[in-house]
Amino acid sequence: MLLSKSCVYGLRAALFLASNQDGNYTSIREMSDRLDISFHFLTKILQQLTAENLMESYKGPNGGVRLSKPGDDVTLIEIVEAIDGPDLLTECALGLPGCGTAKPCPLHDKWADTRDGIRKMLEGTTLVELVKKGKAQNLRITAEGGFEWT
Amino acid sequence: MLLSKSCVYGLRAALFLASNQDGNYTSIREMSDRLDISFHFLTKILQQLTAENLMESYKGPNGGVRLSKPGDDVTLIEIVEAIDGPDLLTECALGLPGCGTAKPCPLHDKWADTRDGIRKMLEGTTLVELVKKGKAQNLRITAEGGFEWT
DNA sequence: TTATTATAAGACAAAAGACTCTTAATTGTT
DNA sequence: AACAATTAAGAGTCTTTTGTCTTATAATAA
Repeated sequence: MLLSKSCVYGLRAALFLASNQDGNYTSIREMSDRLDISFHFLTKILQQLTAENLMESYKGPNGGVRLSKPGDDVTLIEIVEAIDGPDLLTECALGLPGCGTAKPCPLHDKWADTRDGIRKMLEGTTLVELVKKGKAQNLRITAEGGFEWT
Repeated sequence: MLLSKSCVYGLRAALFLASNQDGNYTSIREMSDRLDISFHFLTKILQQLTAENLMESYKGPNGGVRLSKPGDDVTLIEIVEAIDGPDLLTECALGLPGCGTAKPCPLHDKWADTRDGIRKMLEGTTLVELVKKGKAQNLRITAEGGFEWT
């Protein structure tokens, strides 16, 4: 897997929140039900995103989580790096520490280009952009049916 | 990590073999020493590559492993898919089964392009190409010194 | 045939990732 | 004040990956 499972779940949850942007908090229970992700596991992932200030949480009745900025200001790279770590797209393909232009491995140049391609795509894609596309074309963000765009 | 550790070790071992192409077998012990990879772990990885017919092995004195075809006919994608699985570069970014042009997720189009970029790079790069570059510019394929191109 | 040099294969252990459960802490409602 | 709803936090489990160790099996050479 290129992205960890936590990261994939985080992306799906972020899309869910971006589709519901009325300023209210969405309960993790509802998200876990609709997205078919284990409640406790999703909670941990959202705690990570909250710790990175990508989301805000609120306890008690009517509590939950929400994006801490508008969904069209959130790009996928922010979610991915918050969960899989900021080094995911800077690491050497041969696993050599300190591999870079100064001290490269034979694959460095090509790999750096490839990584940049991934990064550019993630940097250039916002949550709202995907939500709009998903709504317009009625695309899924869960394996089976349970989810409908609102 | 985008590529598993096994995969990274497999790539380094394949480069090592491609740099030594005299038709002889190279013992795994020598490779593990020079590349600074655990002998037993490297053995397992090479067994996978042998099972996929990318390498040939020979037991007994003067035994070892060698590439089963010339190193300029071996592209990186062959090593990566043999170890990390043929689906690594076809999987959905949101983890949805069956995601494809027929039943896409909102990220499918962009992700497919990104994945293809990785694939094209791996398909378009041969072992010998990297070996030549490594020799010409004296680039490393291990973390610290122990390795010299022959 | 025996000793030596190798890979093959499988059991085992440790670490990391994925997931579950329980108990706090916080907030709103009655 | 008591209760219910909800996230926070941490311990604990299961699985996969990573890594080690031991025992077979094959080949060569003497």
